[in-house]
Amino acid sequence: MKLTANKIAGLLRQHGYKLTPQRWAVLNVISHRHDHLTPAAIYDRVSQEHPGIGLVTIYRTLEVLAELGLLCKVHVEGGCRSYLMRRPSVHHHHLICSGCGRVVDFTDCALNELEQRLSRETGFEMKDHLLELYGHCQNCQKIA
Amino acid sequence: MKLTANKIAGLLRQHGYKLTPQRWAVLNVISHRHDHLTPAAIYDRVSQEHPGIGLVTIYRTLEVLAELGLLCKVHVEGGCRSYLMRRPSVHHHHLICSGCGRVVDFTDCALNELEQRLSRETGFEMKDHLLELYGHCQNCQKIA
DNA sequence: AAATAATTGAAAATTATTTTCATTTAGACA
DNA sequence: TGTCTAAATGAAAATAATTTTCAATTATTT
Repeated sequence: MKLTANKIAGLLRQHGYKLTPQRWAVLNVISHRHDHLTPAAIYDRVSQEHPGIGLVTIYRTLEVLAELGLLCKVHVEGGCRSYLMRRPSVHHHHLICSGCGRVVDFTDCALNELEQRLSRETGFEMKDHLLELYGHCQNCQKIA
Repeated sequence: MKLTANKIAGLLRQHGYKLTPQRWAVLNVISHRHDHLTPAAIYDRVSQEHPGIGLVTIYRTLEVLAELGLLCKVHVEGGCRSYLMRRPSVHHHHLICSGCGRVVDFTDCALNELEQRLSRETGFEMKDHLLELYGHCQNCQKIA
């Protein structure tokens, strides 16, 4: 189920995007991690392999990859922008370690029933939801 | 259960804060609304009653009021900062109309079971969660 | 009424992100 | 393979949101 390099390449081309070394470098950094990263953090890491890349390019690349559904955004307290490779292709949510940023995906959010009840009670037509769980992973429990 | 002016005044003083006209003006705007407002929106409204107030003061007041637990933050897409008078004193969440910003509070988030299961499966120690539901209120359904 | 610590507003500073624009380049095609 | 063109890049400037600094003001305590 994992996205191969070829599939990503094809997906970009299908949408009229080019496959640049800079985009590969960004994908390369993000896809090997299980934690969420801000644009600035991605920039730092990509710069090591690809010095001279501009932070603007990171922003633009993240926008494109998110548009293609390859990335997930994570909210977390404070700043709102942090990204992560999208792993499940279906609707899912994130369990996030507040210590190290590691993210575990889960797919059953158990909100249907709640949404139906609230819809009945309030007359709202439900559209979407934002759900993130926070905790400490086993490793960070030891440290703390 | 509603917070009276006196209670708010006492709460501020207990924490060494002063009761200024500017703070009253901000509270006055927020407490009469059922939708969430950004600092800039609050500034606009407060300015009408209290011209000459600085946007900085809005930011500082919101920080103080949030620290005292009188306000809730709402996340919503895009910008991360939007505030709302805190109504239930207990743990609760928000159902938000994407049309008009109206917010309905609900207290049973039904996540305990999910959290327990994920904790068992992943070894994470659960700490907190972020949950917001989005939809359209009855009024906004008519309009759209 | 005086003393004092907190608060205010203006302006400057910071941070995050976006826009502009001239230059370069990936991919299509001759 | 070389040429062409639209897309992408990077530098710099622009924008937006928020925070800091600081001198002047004011709410509360005494």
